[in-house]
Amino acid sequence: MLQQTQVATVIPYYRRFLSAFPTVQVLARAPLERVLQHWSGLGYYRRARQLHRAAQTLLEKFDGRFPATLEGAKQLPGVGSYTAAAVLSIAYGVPLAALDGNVARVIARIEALPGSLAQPMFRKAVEAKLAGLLPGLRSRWRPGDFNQALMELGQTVCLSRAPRCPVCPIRTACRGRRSGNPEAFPSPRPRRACEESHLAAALIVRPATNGRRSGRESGNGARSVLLARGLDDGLMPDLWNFPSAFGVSTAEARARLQTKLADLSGAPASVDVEVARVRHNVTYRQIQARVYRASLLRLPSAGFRWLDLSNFGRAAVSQLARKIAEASAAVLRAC
DNA sequence: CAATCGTGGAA
DNA sequence: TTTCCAAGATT
Repeated sequence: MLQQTQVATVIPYYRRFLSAFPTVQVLARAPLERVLQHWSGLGYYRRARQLHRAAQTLLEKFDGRFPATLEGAKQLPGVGSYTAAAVLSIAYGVPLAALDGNVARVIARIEALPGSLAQPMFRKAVEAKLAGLLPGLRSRWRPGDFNQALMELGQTVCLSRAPRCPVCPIRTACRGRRSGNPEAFPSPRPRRACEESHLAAALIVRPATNGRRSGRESGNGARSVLLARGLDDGLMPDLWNFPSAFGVSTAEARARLQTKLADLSGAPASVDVEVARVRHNVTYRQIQARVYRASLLRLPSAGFRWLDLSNFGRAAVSQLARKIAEASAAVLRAC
């Protein structure tokens, strides 16, 4: 959970997750769907699938116990060099240095190393400097505490934009500070330019299943909407979303949505009036989603589900789906 | 290797 | 508001 996600954000998810899956066995045997429910909203959903598979791998190959070696740990899906070093050092006291964004910044400043973590050369240089600290790591400090101390120094003192050098315990040894411009280290990571993208989403309300209620919406507020797996273009493939399609224009997105609905149900579909707009960012995409009322001539045979608009809080859906659900609920109440 | 993945905190 | 980045891994 902590990969690329701030500790404060993770904590409530972590508590709920451990409450739902208190042991490796419970997690390994749980349906992926339930794991995703508890991950919903955290982002980087591949991590959830990987953690689930890692739990199964632990049972199958490691007797249910986290391996105590680097080679073993890295066999687990989702466990790379950082996570392996962090877990092994904290849990077992294995003297491995954990290199995350915070540590990279601290080292880059201490040594006044230019570059960014995206550059292999920079990473090598930082790893080399970190390795130089290993003697201290072995002899005097518990490796887990050493790693956490370095990460916390980055999180609380050696801040990326406004380093608090006056209160830094190692300020006298820092070349970045001596340079007078510690914020220059490391260099900002190059980022892909943002793109405005258009998304058309379908609001398909479940038709009444018995004749008595047809023609008059019952007053209990229960409104189920149709969801499909994944968003579009390979995004969030395991999560439920309103059927959606990207396009370079609003019109293209809408046309692609209609095609997608027809493919999904195997029959013609109609995309009707726009009922809401929602904005959402996913990595480099700045998504403007337009929500259209839509209907199907026939229900899909598989790959869909109904979900009541009041139940989006605990379902395996993305934040985008939650935003659309909220906007749609407001519209449907007004109908 | 370079691109990619979700969302939110904080200046 | 905008911008940067967060206890990175994978392909």
